[in-house]
Amino acid sequence: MNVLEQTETTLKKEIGAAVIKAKLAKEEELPSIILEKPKDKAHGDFASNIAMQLARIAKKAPRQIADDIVANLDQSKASIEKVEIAGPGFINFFMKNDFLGEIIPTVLQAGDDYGKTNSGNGERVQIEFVSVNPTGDLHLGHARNAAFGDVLCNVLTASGFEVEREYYINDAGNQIDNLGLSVEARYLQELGGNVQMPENGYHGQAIIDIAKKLVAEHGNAFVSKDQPERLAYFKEYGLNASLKSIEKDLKDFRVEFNNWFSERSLYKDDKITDALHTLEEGNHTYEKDGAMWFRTTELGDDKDRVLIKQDGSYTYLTPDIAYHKNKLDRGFDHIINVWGADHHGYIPRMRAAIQALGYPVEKFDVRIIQMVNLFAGGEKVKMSKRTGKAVSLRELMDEVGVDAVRYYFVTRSNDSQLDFDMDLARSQSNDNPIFYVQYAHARICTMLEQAKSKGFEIDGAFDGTLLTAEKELDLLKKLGEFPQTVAEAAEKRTPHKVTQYLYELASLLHSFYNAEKVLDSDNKERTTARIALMKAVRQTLANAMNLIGITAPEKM
RNA sequence: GCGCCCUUAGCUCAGCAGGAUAGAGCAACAGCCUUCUAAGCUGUAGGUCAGAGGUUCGAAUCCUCUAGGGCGCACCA
Repeated sequence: MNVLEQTETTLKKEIGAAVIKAKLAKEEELPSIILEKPKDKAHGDFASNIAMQLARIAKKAPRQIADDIVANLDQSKASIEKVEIAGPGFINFFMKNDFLGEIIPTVLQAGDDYGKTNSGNGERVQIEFVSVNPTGDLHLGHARNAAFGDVLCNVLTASGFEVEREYYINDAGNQIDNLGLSVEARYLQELGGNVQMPENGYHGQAIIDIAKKLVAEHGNAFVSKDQPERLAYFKEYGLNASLKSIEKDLKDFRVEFNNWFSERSLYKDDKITDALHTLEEGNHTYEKDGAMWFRTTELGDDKDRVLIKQDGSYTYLTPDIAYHKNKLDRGFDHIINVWGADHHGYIPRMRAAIQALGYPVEKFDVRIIQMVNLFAGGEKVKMSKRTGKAVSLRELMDEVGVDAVRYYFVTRSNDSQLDFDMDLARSQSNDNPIFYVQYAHARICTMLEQAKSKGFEIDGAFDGTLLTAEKELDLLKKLGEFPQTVAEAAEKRTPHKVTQYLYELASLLHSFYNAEKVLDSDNKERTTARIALMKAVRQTLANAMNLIGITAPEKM
């Protein structure tokens, strides 16, 4: 806990004590005391709405209550400079901010660990994300899923959760048969054959590339082979090639997994029949029209779902239930799935499955990533799965760069649709928001270089109480908020809060930079203190950028 | 028809476990480089927070309804 957090905690405690002392409420009636940081500085460093909250319990006017609280408050204990009562009954606290400088050593000592907390208490959380079918390339929408999932993992890890990142490979269903057929068609086309793509074929460039590779490696050897044999080979070949390409793309996008979970392994280990038995034993299934049904309507779904089709094969849902059973059997406290908006309708049946399997449904959490609209040249670019016409993650990385893509996606909330402006993301100018935060970091780095070459003390002892300028106090307070911000992002599963924070900190830095001079040979003492402040800001900027997975350049 | 998300400045979006005068970027306008990087800073202008009810001392935020937009609603995955 840093000084800012300590001060806040102390102040809350003292307010509570004052309420009791003034006999406004009994201990057990005391609402949880909330301190907000007012937007307007005229309202102090902290503000409490406790007087309004107590109005009903104490049966008094809020302003009267506020007076009573202030009269009973032990101001010596909480570094209070001044207290004011304002508006309908807010109590505004103006703090003696001379303690804020102590944040600097806290940051510098923690170093790369600054921002980490144990708010997650070591709870085990598994996050399954991306999980794209291995039938083609990752595109724009997947990139948003990957960026969100990855940063969420980072933020949870930093907040003391034990995180496992997993990718579910759909390597067993119909789509793999279609993949085999698609590869076959492309293969024969490569060799000059006049062959149509199959009905549900995959039209993306990735499949053509795979076919080309097949031709390069095997020539026309497969043309004369029996179709079943040829298809069996193409399926495996296509699957492996797709997976490799997906893994490579993700790795280059700085997204890595602890576990790649194969759907096939569920068949091999009889996990699917196990899961089906569990459902049957719970009387959640029935036979109708030659199929086996799952009574999800009893558990909140709007229609029952088929588990085993008339032809004896499973629907997509069935192995997925087994997969989720497997996840839960592994003992995680939370399993989080990151899905695209086009799959949100799938949530009720999965929730039903979790319950039917006998697990608490609260452990199951789905985060929906809304759609991305691509704009280029001021026009919306139509994407089509059927024709495979979409902007791939690879193109994005090549043209825009990993930093800009990640930053862009993680700046917005996951449940708003967003427009991705290719030209803006690609621009190497101040139009591109990524540079703003990176520039702040680079600025400090060169400042520190300057300090070194001009012979200023870089690592010396400093007096934090010399940092009294408004912009300095703003920076110090912001630094102190970082751990709470990260913890909040983890708890609420809102990684974009970290990006927001990063932007605000960068903004304060730029503002400070323009208002105050750091390296001042006429004021060595203050310069030393300001250098320390700059180091703490740089560290915090870097830590935030690290969580978001973007680079922190030392020069720009 | 049913379900899930969204609707906030001209544009793109924050803010939503209720709080005081609703924020940022871009675009517009006016300033700031002989001084640590101007990819920066400072200021001006711009809003019935889609609309209507309700809950509350207080609603962009919670509830209901309505209207727009997106996405789903398979014995596809």
